[in-house]
Parts: sequence; structure tokens; C-alpha cells
Amino acid sequence: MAARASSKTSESADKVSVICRALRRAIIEQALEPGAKLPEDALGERFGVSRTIARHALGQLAAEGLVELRRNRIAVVATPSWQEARDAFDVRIELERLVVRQLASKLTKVQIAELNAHVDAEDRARGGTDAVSIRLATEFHILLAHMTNSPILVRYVSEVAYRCCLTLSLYSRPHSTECAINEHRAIIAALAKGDAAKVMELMHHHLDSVANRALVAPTPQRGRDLLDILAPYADEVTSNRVVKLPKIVRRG
Amino acid sequence: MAARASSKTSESADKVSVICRALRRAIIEQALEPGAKLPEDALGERFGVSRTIARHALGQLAAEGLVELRRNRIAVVATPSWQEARDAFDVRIELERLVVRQLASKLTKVQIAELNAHVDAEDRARGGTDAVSIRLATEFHILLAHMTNSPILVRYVSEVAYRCCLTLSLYSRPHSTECAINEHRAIIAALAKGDAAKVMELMHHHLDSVANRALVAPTPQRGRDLLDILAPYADEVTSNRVVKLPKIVRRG
DNA sequence: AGCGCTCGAATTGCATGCAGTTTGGGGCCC
DNA sequence: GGGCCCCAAACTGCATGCAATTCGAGCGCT
Repeated sequence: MAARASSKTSESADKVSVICRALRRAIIEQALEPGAKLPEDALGERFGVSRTIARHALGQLAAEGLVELRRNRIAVVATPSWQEARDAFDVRIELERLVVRQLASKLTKVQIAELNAHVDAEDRARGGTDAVSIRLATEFHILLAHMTNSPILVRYVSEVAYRCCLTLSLYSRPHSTECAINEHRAIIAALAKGDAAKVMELMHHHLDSVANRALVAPTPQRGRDLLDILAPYADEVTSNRVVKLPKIVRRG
Repeated sequence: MAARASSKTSESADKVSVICRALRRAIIEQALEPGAKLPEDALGERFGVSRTIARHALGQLAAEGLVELRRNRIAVVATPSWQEARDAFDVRIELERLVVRQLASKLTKVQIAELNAHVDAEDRARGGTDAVSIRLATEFHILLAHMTNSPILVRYVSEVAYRCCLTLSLYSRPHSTECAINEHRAIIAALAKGDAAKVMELMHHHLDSVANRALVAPTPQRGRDLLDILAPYADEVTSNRVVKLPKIVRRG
């Protein structure tokens, strides 16, 4: 995808960004589950680079919210809370409404063909694994963002879409991707017709329904596990050591 | 300088994030103008760290769009094009509409007092330098974002607000901050009243007018300088070496 | 048996060193 | 005098090394 505009740049890509892309993809395809450990050594060895580079890549992914980085602790794939997931979708809805608003009636035939081709690919991938379907669905939205020619929109939509992907692997039950594909087609049609209000509404509904299908329930007490449940209570202690409540006073 | 926010965490803050904060502030206060060079050595020496850390910080700031990083080339403070500036404001408007929508009628009295206090500070700073006024105005928006308790919104609003700050130093004439302050007060009032639609409209108008006041004109040929004018023509060559048009064939 | 403690292995935080690239200024040729 | 080239200084890309911290398994105590 980054190769879209690359014709002659065969060997100039930063090693850091290569690793970032690889990890990003591994995360959104759920090869790396939330909470998975990411030691710098192991990454460096796996990708044939030094810890310095792996570390740098982790820093970038942390800035994107895909990785959690705590001082002196091993990096892990981010485990967004249910609320954070909901917030991510809220932001995403607004950003993508902006995308389609800018795009309505401004797309060339070539671009529309490109979009249709992508959805065709989604269609063909229905038989495959969920991970691939999810990735393709996400990339449809990123492709739309690219067409705005707004680097900021591309970056933000990409980031937030990846994060939504991540949450899907946490809170979603295996969902059918068919309706999503249909909604993608409807969006393309509305874009081609140039009906900005309509396509914004379609996108809003599309993302909202994905969110509602995915983020099944608040489940106040049935979070992922003990760690999540206790997370808010530990907020004050994350910066330093634990308070050690059960510590009994003891001579010597 | 690193001791600013340290109350109990006397020695735990990442050196990287300290440098990031310092540079961010220097950039938005225009102590570092767009295009200013940021050699890793110099930064490291200035902040008393190694190049490794300075480099990592530059990576983070590049991810935020405040710094431009080209392979094997010295890092520079970002110089957004006029179009990118406009795009940043467009994104910002949508994000901040979301902020105030979430906040309407959900603010405590303490929070409203906090907001008023901040605007008071903006008022007092009117006599000072433009740089401080701009920073305070920006921080008002970030303060609002914080009150949503949504880390994603905080991050995106902060980033895009900083970037808008940056563009202000490029394209804006010295502008009066008074009307902005009044608009801030109006937004607080509408938030307190809980009129979501109204406050969204106010925020939209506020940011739009700031953008229009700042981004004075497209000025197709009067960009910042030769670099900007030629930028689009150089797109294809940025990745690799220059084409060397005037190269004369020569023996030996 | 259960719990806490301790110490070694694993891991991070950071600086430094080396190789490759870019830059820009002085000299050389025209 | 003007333009080109070459080379040294400056700078980046990256790996490695060392100190500090965390993690976890085994041990001892109750």
C-alpha cells in the first residue's frame, strides 16, 4: 500500500518503518493478540536489526496507540478498554464523515473503479480467514482517506481504523462481513452520485453499526480479566511502585 | 526545566518525552521557525543526552507532523503547505465539534471555573508577546479536550492544534487575540448552558474564523519562498537522487 | 503446604563507535 | 570571471556495550 506511489524507490525505506508496517499488520490481523509481549531483542532478531531499531519502531507504534510502553517494562500490544474503543469509533465516525464529504462528486472514474476493485477483493476474500477480511475492510476506509489527498486525514483515519481493528479482536464476536461489504458498495454509489449528505449518513450508519455489532456490551463486571477490572483502580500507582497494602509491619 | 511537572516523580520521566515537550513548545512559540534545522548532535548536547535520545524524540515529533525527517538529511521544523494548513483546520473543526458535543451539559462547576480561569490567564497575557497568547489560546482547546476523558481525542486535538499553531507562524499576519478570547468565553457559556447544537456552531465558527484570519490567501505564486513553490515539482525526486539535468557528459 | 524472600537471568535505558551519506567551500579548468 | 569538481567536515543510520531495573524460579521460613 505504501508502494502505491513508489516506482523507483526500491531500496530506500527506513528499516524502522518496515518493522512498523510488519508489526501493524501482525497486530490488526490478530497474529499478535492484545497483551502480547514485544521484547526488543526478539523483534530485532526476528527482523534482522539491532535493538535500537526495534525500540524506535515500538516508539512509533506506541505513538499510534497500537502498543503500550511502560518504563523499564516489556512492551505489549495495546489492550484498549471498552470505553477507549467506543471513543475511537466516535472519533472515526467524525473523521470519515469528513472524508466522504470532501470526496463526494470529486472522484474520477479511475478512482471509483479502484474502489470497486477493492470491494471486489473483499468479496473474494469472504471465504478466507476473518483476519484478512477485517484487514481488507479496514483498508477500504484507508483507501478512501488517501483519495482526499490530505496527509493529515490519511494519517488519522489510518491510525484510528487500526485501533478499531485492534478492539474488534478484543470485544467482537466473529461477525459476518457481508453487510459491511454491501455498505461499502452503497457508499461508493453515493460518492459517485455526488450526494454528500447521503454518503455522510451512509458512512455514519456503517461505522456505527460496525461499532455496535462489535462492541457487544459494556459488561461492567465482565471485562476481559482481572487486569482490566483493576485497571482504573491502579491508575494512581502506575507511575511508581505499588502501594503494597497487605504489607505487614515487621521488625528488622 | 524538566522539573516543571515533577512533584513526586522526581526521576521517572522519559528523557525522550521531556525533549519532545521542550521542542514542541519551542516550535509553537515560534522560537524555532518552520524550516529551522534540528541536528541530532546539537539537540543532544543542548539537552544533555546522546544522539540516540534526540533522534528518538525527533521521530516522535515527526509522527506528530511537527518535524520533517528525510533520510540521511538533517531534520527540520515542518513547513506545512497552505493546503496542508487548511486541511489541518478542517480536521480540527470536526474533532473539536465532537469535543464540545461530548462536553455540553456534562461539565462540573469546578471544570467551568477552570476554563474561566484559563481564559482569564489569556486575558492577562494580552499585553505579552504574541507567542504566549497563541500558546495559551491553543492550550484552552487542549484543556477542553482533556475534559472529555478520551485519550484519543486529547491526542488528536493536541496534535492538530499544535500543527495549526505552526501554520499560524507561517501564513498569519500579527492578529488580534481579543475576539478569540471573547469567543472562548462564549463557548464556555454555551457549554455551561448545555446547548450542544449552539456550542458546536460556536466552535465551528470560532475555528473557521481563526483559520480565515490566519490563512490569508492561497497566493498561488507567493508561497513562502522558492522551496515551497518548487515543492510539488520535486515530489518525484524526493525519494532518490536529483535527476541532474545540467549534467554534461564527460570523459573520465 | 503456603507465603515471602532472594538472587540470577532477562530485559530495558542510554551512550558511544563506526560506516555511509550529504554538504559546502576552495581550488582548478575553461 | 564563471562554472565544475573534489574533498574534508558534518551529519545520519545503525550496531554494540554497559549500567540499572524488572522478572521469575527456587529456597527457606512459618
